Amino acid sequence: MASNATLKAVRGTRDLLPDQTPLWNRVETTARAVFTRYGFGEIRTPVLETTELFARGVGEETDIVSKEMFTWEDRARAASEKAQSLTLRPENTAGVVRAYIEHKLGETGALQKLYYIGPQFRRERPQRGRYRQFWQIGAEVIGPQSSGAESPLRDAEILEMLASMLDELGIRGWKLELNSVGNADDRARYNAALREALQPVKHLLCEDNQRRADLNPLRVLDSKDENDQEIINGLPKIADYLGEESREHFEQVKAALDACGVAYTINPRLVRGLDYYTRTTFEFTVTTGLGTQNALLGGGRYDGLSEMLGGPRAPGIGFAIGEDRLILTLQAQAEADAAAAGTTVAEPKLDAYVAPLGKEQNPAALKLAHDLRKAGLTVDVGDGSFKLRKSFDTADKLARSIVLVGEDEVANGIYTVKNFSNGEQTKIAAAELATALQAGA
RNA sequence: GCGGCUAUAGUUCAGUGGCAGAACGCCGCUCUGUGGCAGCGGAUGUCGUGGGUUCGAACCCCACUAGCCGCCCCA
Repeated sequence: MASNATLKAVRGTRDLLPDQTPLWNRVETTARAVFTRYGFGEIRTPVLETTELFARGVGEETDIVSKEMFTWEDRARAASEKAQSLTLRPENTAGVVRAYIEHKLGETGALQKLYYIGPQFRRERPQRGRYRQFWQIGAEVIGPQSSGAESPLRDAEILEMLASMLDELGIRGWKLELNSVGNADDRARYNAALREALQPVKHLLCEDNQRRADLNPLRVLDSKDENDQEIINGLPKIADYLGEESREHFEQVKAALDACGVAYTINPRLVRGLDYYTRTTFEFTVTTGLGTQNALLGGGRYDGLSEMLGGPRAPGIGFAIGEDRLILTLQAQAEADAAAAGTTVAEPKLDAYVAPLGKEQNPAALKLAHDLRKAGLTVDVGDGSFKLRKSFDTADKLARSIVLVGEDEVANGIYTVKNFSNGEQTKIAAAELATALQAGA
């Protein structure tokens, strides 16, 4: 390791600097507030899980599990019978359901409404809106059947909450796409029908789709290959293979959404890549700022997941928002708005900048800054070695007002304050300073 | 994982074989209690990394790394 090469963040990961984090915090604060209003509690699960959890939960054959996970053998244990394979979580639903089972949350009989905010890891080729460490804001509603976890009302509530959350965050022009992929039986019948329908036309499809036709026919449906669209459009629709139960469930989800005035479009080709999805699946997309990675969030029902992980029957529904993508969208919107208004995106300013006029005033300046901060103001303090010009320049960049701390000010406790937005200069006694600055002096 | 484009100052970028540049920003001075304007001056740097070709490479070639675009996939 005797290299002098500059150390860099690893591929697909990035640092979020202070010019970015206020937006992240605003998004997370808003999300938490909305979750709280809808009766969700926060859950924090480990970033590390056993590889088996994802193999069983997400599905061995999915792209995520078969080629995108960061997985390794636990070193200290590798040689013993305790050897285990560990994985950096590629998604959070499996972990939440594992915790649900492990802590026997179902035994309480109550419906569990859980949300999480945290990093996930997938070893994909990085691109705008696609990172190897990325953040998801997600939620799960899960419980025993007697808790009503299976009710279509839960599906509609989740979707209505998401619509409200996106609106509250200021995301404009989002679109909700909805589908039902049926229960396990429906899917089996549909898969068989798809295979049959694909057989005579398979040779006409592109290489990728030919592979899918054999491996996982459902995935042929969301192919973007232009030449194959005509054939794909002619394939059987999942809606025609839904059993009475699934169809009735989906109808009730739609009815509840209609009652809430949440707009959606049915996309019969919306299937999802994780094996655990059943019945309702959905995706929210946007057109601003994301290029081709236009899916802002996705989710669906997973009525069999708990059992796949060795737990009790516990139907559930959940979603994950791509926080990175949400942020990119908000930034793109803000930039577009600023460009339209002929301005730039403004950075927030401090309430005041305290400028000692000489080194002798440094202690008094820091004390004044302390008093103002204690009063709740956002304040920065300079240094007595700065020339007045530099103090003004720095103050103008950082703060709305400058407070001069010179010999006279320290002696008589009356401070000179200049407001940068209106250029007005006033003398304010120490006792009134905080209030005056707060009011915009 | 596949195909393509890109990598030069803090930032945005120009420079296509012959002294490393511009704008903005930064620092200093004009100007030691009133800045923002202006004038003058200054520092910007492993030209992504490593090799090769050449008298000579930021420039041409190869490899690597990273970002971006598309595919794949997904959030």
